[in-house]
Amino acid sequence: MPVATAPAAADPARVHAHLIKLASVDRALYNQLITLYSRSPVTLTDALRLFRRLPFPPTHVSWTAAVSALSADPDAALRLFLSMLRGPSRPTQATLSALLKSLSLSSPPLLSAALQLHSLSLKLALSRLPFAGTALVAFYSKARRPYDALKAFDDLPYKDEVCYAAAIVGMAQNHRPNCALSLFAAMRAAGVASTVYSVSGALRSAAHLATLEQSRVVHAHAVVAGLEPDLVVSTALVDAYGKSGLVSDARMVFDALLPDANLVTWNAMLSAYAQQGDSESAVKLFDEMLERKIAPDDFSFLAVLTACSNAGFVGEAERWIDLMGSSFGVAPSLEHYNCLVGAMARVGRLEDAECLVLTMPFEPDAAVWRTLLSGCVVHRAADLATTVGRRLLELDPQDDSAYVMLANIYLAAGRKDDMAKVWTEMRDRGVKKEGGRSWIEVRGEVHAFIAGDRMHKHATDIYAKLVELMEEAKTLGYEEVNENEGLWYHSERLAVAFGVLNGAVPEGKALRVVKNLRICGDCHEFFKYVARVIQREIVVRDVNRYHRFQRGCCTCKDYW
DNA sequence: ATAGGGTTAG
Repeated sequence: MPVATAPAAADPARVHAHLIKLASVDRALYNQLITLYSRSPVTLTDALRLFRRLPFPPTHVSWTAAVSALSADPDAALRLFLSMLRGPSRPTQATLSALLKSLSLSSPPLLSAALQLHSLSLKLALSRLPFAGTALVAFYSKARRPYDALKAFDDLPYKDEVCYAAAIVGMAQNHRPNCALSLFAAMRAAGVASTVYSVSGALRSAAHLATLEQSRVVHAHAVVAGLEPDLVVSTALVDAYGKSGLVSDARMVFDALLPDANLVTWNAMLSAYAQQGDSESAVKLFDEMLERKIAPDDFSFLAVLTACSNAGFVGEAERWIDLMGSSFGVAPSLEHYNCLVGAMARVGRLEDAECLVLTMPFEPDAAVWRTLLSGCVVHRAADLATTVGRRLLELDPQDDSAYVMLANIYLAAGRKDDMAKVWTEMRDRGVKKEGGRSWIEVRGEVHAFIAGDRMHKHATDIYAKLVELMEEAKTLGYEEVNENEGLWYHSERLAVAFGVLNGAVPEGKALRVVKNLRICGDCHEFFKYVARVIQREIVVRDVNRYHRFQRGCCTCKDYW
C-alpha cells in the first residue's frame, strides 16, 4: 500500500506533497483528491489550488469536483461553470446536480440561473437522468415551486428511492401534505424501497394533517423497514404523534431513544405537551432535559411558554421569560412575549396584557395584537377590542380573523351597528372570511366538512344525528349562547355528528376532529354535553391547541 | 473518479 509509506500525519505539508505525488500518476486519484480536500473548510483552498494546477487538462470530472467544492458560494460555482462551458469539456448530470444544489443554498435560491440550467439540461438531454432530475425536483422544492418540482419528478422515466424522497420531502416542505402522502403510497405500490428521507418526509406530512391513522401507518412501515432507530425518523415520529394528539405514543417513541435524543427531539416532545396545555409535563420534561445536559434553545422556551400560555399560568410565564435570558443566555424574542400576552389575555387580565404589549422591549406585530384581541373575545371586552382591533387592522388590513373577532365581540355586546360597520369595512376592502373547515378520520379515510354543507353522501343522517344530539344535550342542561341557527351546523358539529353515526368510530374510542380555525365558543360548550351524551371523549384540535372534552369538562379549562 | 433526498417553530 503506497499510502502506508506516507510521512507521519504530524506533518500535514509533507502528507500533502506526498499525496500529490501519488495523484499525479493517476487522473482519477487527482480528481478524488480535489473532492477529499473540499470536504473540510480548512482544506478548501487546497482543493481549488489542486484544480488550478492540474498536470493535465481538466476533465468533466475535474470540473464537476471543483463546482461541487464551491457549492457554498453559488456565484463562484456559477462562474466556474461558465468557464467550463467555454472550454472543450461538456457538463454531465453530475455537474448539473452539483450546481443546482449550490444554487438552492443561496437564500433565496437563484431561480433564474436554475431555469437557464434547466433549459440547458433539456438541450443536452440530461434532465431525465436520475441525478439531474432529482436535483431539479429538490431545487424547485426549495425555491417554493412545488408545481415545477412535480413536473420534473413526473418527467423521470425511472424513479428510484432518492427521487421519490426528494419529491415527498419537497411536497412536505411546500405544505402539500396530501400530495406527499400519496407519493409515499405510490412509492410503496411501485415496490421502491423507503428510506429515512422519504419516511421522515411522510411523517412530517402526517404531522401537518394531524392524522393519527397515517402516523401509525408510516410508523409501522418504518419499523418493518428497520428505519425506526434513526434519530431523525424517531424525532419526526415524536412530532407526528404529538401533533396527532397521541402524547403517550409520542412519549413512548421518545423514551425508546432517550439516550440519543438531540435538541430537536426534546423540543418536539416539549411542544407536544405545550399543544395539550399540559404545562406540568412540559416543565418536568424541561428539567429532565437540563439534568441530561442538553442546552435549551429559543425553541425549547417557546414550547414551555406556549404551555404556560395555553394553561393560563401568568406567573410561570413571567418567570420563564426572566429566566431564559438571565440563566440560559437565550434572549427572549417577540414570540416569547406573545406567549406571556396570551397567558394574561386568557385569564382575563386584559389591562395588564395591553400594558405589556405597550411596554415590552419589542414593537408589537400583528400576531401580538391578534392574541390580545382573541382575549377580548373570550372576556367580551368590547371597548378594549375596538382599540386593539384598530391597531391590528393598521398593521394587517387583510387579516380576516380580525374582522370576524371584532364582529363577534360587538354581536355579543349587543352593538349591532358596530358589527354592521365591521362587516361593511371588511367587504369594502375585499377581505374574504376564511371558511371554517373540520375533518375527521374514519377507517383511514378523511372526511372534510364546511359549515352547512350537504355534500357528504350521508348528509341526511348526519343532520338527523345532530338534531338528536342537540335534544339530548338540552335535557342535560345545554343552552345555546346565541339563538343563531348558523351555529347548528358549524363544520366541527357536522364532523362530530358524523363520527357518532353507527360504527364510524369504534365503540369506546375518542372522536378526533381537526379544525382549521379556532373552535367556536358555542360549539365548545355543546361538545362538553355531547361527550356526556355519547359517553366518550371528544378531541378537537383547533389552530391553537388541543381540546379534550370528557365528563362535561374541557382540558383547556375554557381558556383559549 | 464526479453527482441527487431528512427532524422541532412559521
